[in-house]
Amino acid sequence: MKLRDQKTQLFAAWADIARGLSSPKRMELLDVLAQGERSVEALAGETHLKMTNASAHLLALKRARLVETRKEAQFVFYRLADDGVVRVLREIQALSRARVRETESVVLDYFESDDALQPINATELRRRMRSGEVTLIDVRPETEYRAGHIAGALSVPLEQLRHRLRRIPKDRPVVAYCRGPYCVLAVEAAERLRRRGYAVRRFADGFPGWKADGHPVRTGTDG
Amino acid sequence: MKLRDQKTQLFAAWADIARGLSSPKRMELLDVLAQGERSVEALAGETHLKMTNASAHLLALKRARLVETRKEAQFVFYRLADDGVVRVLREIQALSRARVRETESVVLDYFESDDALQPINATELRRRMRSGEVTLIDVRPETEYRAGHIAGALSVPLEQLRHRLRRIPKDRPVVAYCRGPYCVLAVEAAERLRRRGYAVRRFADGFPGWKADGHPVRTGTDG
DNA sequence: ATAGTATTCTAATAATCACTGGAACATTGG
DNA sequence: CCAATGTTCCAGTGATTATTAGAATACTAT
Repeated sequence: MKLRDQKTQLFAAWADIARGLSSPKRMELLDVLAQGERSVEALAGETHLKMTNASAHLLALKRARLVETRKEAQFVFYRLADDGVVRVLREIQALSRARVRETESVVLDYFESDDALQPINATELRRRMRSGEVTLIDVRPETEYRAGHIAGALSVPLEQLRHRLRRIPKDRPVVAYCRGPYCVLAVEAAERLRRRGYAVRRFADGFPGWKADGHPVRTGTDG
Repeated sequence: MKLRDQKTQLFAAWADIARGLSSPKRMELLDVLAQGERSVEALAGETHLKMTNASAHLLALKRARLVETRKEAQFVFYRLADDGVVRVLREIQALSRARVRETESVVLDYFESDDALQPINATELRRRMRSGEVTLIDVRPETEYRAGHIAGALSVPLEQLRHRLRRIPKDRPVVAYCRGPYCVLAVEAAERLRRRGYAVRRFADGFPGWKADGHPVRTGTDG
């Protein structure tokens, strides 16, 4: 067994991973799965795919070992196989951003207009959480919060922001997060809170990024 | 222009990058290019591809904007378009390693047998370099050293190790690096030096990893 | 058992991809 | 200008891929 053959095997293994990612639909599926496990039906719905096609793509992801499954009753629940999947996606997205910078993009402008107002990174967020200087709010739907959230975050779904203002102290800065850098929920929440006089920053990585870096997470209903 | 359409475009852009990586041959080409720019002919030679096929793969990489070109005389020199490419590859490789762990692999065992003897990471290496506690040696062929190396490293090509022992002080620990985690040169160099009584550690990321993280690099003949 | 539902499998289509050999193009050195 | 060389383009082949509809499978609930 020559060393070159061994390396050829390595290259093939790496390419298999990339091949699993090489379709826009599968990217979208993984983007959803980064929030937590989902049934095939739910995934097909959220990504506007026909069931059979969604199933085929999911099996492709499984073949590439990017996702794993769990069966419960009639349902098959898919989940990401490893936090490393999110880290790969993050690097691809960063590279894509650098590439697209030149051509300009409405989406990127939108998200960066918010980031211009002081984004916050994981390290700083964690430090400020420890010293109790900030209120961290998770503005995703409550089901996603329950499936997994940043330890110490308060669940404040965007639709219920109005009704939960009382729980958010006005004298402390607020940090809002949602699904990730390309999710609009936290941007929207930040704008609304600012209009009401809060000092708000956005944690752009969102829940998946936080988890992928091994920071503490919780599940269930309470912070 | 709906937001969903915009996100669809993002997914497509991400998938394009992954598609560029989705072939073992292209992985190999990128692995070589991480060492520095190369002509098509050189790349075809190093990867055992026919010229026309190598050219086709390189054009695919260019379409995916993973590489860029420069023309000089008859030659077209390809190079990586961005340090981000190396970062993506590194995450894919890390994910692959986690995946393969279960099945066992001769290659991985080989490299990890060396790492078991105290690998060193970039942060620690940099600190020790600053305080002058270590001798850092680059054991790649001298042409690659000249094309780019870690600032402060001494060029000690593996084939000439024997003749350059005099320049390596025996009373200080030595750190050896080469092309990256799957390159045999540093492992081999470490073994030989240990047999001669040196205290040696390996910097597994190699030159590409160091550069991708934005650490200081130099070009030319001198450390 | 039976009907219902979620998921996967099968078959068929159109599209794309990898590889090869030969032709075409561009540049250099006589 | 001519010959040589590096690179890309083109055409053809066989192999995968995405997508769809319909059939088959697996499990639940009654």
